[in-house]
Amino acid sequence: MQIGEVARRSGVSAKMIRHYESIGLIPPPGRRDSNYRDYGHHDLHRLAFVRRARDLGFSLDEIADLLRLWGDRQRSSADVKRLTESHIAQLDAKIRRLKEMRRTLSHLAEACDGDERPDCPIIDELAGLADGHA
Amino acid sequence: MQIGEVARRSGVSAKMIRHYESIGLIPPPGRRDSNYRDYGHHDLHRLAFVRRARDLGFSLDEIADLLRLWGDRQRSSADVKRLTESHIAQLDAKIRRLKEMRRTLSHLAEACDGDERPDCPIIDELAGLADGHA
DNA sequence: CTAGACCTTCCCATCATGGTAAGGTCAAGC
DNA sequence: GCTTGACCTTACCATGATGGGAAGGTCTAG
Repeated sequence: MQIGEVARRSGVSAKMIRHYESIGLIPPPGRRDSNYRDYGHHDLHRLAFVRRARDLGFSLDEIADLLRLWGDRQRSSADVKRLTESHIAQLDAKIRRLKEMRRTLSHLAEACDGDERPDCPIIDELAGLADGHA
Repeated sequence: MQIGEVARRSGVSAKMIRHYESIGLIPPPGRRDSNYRDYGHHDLHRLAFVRRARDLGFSLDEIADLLRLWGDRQRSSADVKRLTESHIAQLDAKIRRLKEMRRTLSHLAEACDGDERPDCPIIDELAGLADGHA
């Protein structure tokens, strides 16, 4: 299989497949006489795995760990679960930060008339003129 | 004021202040004979503004807009509100994506025994062996 | 034999931030 | 006056994940 077909079937762009190879996330495939990369079903499967992990927000470092665990028949599901829960904790932290921003912003936006006059509590807050929306 | 003091007082690192100057987000300050940047209160104020906007998750492009609006006595609060609500919408989209990941992951993690055995629905899902957790 | 669809490597860009190196400036203390 | 140390300067490189594009090689169908 050429890289284009694997890309289409795995959902990982050819660009990224080459990149993943260059950083050692996936092994270099064989080459044809033309020097074109030649992939098999196993490679396709691995790339689809990577794709799904990316979709769940795992970093490439975490995905490297997941790939090792996937191929390790001696793995304990505890290891996988630990990695996953650590990732969930990171997501939670990120969600919390974003929600806090959102909360502040929506309060400010509510207090803003949104008309043609310049007066605006949003600008005031950013300018450090916060009045505690009292 | 030297850059170090402005950095301390605005909460924006000296590194970032120079960077913001280089991309035109803030105007180049005057220079002393020593070629050191020389800031005034207005600069400090502006940088604190930038800092607060960053803390609320605005991108530097959006902050450039906010700075223009801040300095524009002809602004309408509607413009500020529009910008803010667009940013809130971006935050919401991001939060939604993260929550969806979190939801999937926590279901998988719940279904994972987390013991010394290798069997693991998390790995199965990533490997494309999803069984709809039935 | 050519068109065009595919592949190759290489470099650059994004976004916001940090690190480090090599060097200039300045104030305080001896 | 000289040293020390804190500060400043510019310049380059790195992050993380991805994309764009150039310049060129390969293959297949007409």
